[in-house]
Amino acid sequence: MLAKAPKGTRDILPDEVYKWQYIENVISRLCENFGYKEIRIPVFEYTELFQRGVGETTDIVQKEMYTFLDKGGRSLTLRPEGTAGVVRSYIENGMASLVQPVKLYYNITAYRYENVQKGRYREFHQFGAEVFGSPSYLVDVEVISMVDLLFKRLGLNNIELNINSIGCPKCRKEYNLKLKEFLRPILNDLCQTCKDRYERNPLRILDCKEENCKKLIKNAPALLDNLCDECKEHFEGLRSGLDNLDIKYNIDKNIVRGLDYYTKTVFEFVSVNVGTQGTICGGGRYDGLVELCGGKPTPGIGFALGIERLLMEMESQGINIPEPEGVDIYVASLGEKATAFASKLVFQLRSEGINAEGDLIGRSLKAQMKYADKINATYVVVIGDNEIETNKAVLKNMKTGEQKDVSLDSILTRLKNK
RNA sequence: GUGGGUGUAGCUCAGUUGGUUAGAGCGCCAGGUUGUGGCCCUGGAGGUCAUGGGUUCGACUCCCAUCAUUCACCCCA
Repeated sequence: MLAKAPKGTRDILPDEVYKWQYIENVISRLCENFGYKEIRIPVFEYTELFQRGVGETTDIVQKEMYTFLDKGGRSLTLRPEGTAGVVRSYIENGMASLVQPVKLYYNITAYRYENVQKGRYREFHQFGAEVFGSPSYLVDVEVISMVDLLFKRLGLNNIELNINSIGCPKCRKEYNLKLKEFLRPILNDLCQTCKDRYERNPLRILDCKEENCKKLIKNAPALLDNLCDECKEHFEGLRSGLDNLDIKYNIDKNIVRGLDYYTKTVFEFVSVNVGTQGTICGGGRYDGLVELCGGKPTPGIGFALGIERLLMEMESQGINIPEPEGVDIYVASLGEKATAFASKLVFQLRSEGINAEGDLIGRSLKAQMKYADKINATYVVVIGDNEIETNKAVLKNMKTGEQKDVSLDSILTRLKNK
């Protein structure tokens, strides 16, 4: 156990870290284009924040949180998602008095105690964005278009967008009555989980994966068909907004999302070449959340995108991520004097912003050449006692194999110009 | 929480009906004369065969348990 990463965690090794950096760069440029500012929030928060913000009835709160007491007896929880923390920060830092709307994004790790499987880890990475202060469907459109553009920029195809509306407290209340009326006669035939949900959150019964339940609820009234005028208008606005930007979508009346805070628009981006964890990105509007967390009534909307799943999808679509530049120059040296000279030259090159390396373990020239080859050096400079004496060094082009003499004095300027 | 698969070198895997010093490829290190990489050749380092029990004259091989890992269900990113 000593040299073992905890279950559900993993190292991102030097070999693959460039892929993450690449995606992070694309994301930050994207967010800049859309006018979103980065926010960095703590890894843990007071437990109540998630209980309230994510919702007591959710699986996340009921069984997946990493909760612990600190030495002061406070109950803290490793963030299982990003929205709650951002909402807390919005309220705590008085962002209501910033220019509206407030548009934020984050790149975080999140933690959920679940059984591990493909595309699902206990520590995972999310890119997310949140917008506060506008109830307009225009924000819904903007946020969705941002994810859509991200996929385009990364070269991804076959990602489907599914949207739905789950209404506001007003229409949901009426709808819940209607739904419960429909469910009452079949309640005894539903699975235990659904029975439990009947009182607490009947909406989620629609999301049940049990074959039997699915069959029984097939003709249940859909929330989408029972929206109040305001929500209906909002949804229509979203649709025309997406059409306007030429973004294709499906309406999926069954998207409910497992988090309690959503209102009106909910959406997800799903990989078509399935994979069981096909949901790459999920999000929606949460107009009541800020108030629920103790702020003034403030409309909000956001999404979270799983980086591991994104990478999986890119890999399965054979998308090539450019590898970083290697070493420009390897300085090989033989003998003490030459090594001292080489060491200084390497440092001077580095100071000029050139990627340079030299021998660090006293290897033979042959071994140094092999090493230079392995690290993909473009040039090698060979410096030995001869060179020190004659004031000349050999400069070798590793791609073509050709080499020529250069004077030791001019070597720095020559290399700078390579 | 529930169910299935898998645990042999850093990595990918062989390992005969249980039989004595456990193998290969890749990778790593060193050499193939006197100062030059890629190809090739040679050598070397590296394994408590996941762990603990059991069966047996004898277990990497069979049985049980534990742990780890992976896939799936629930749910989600």
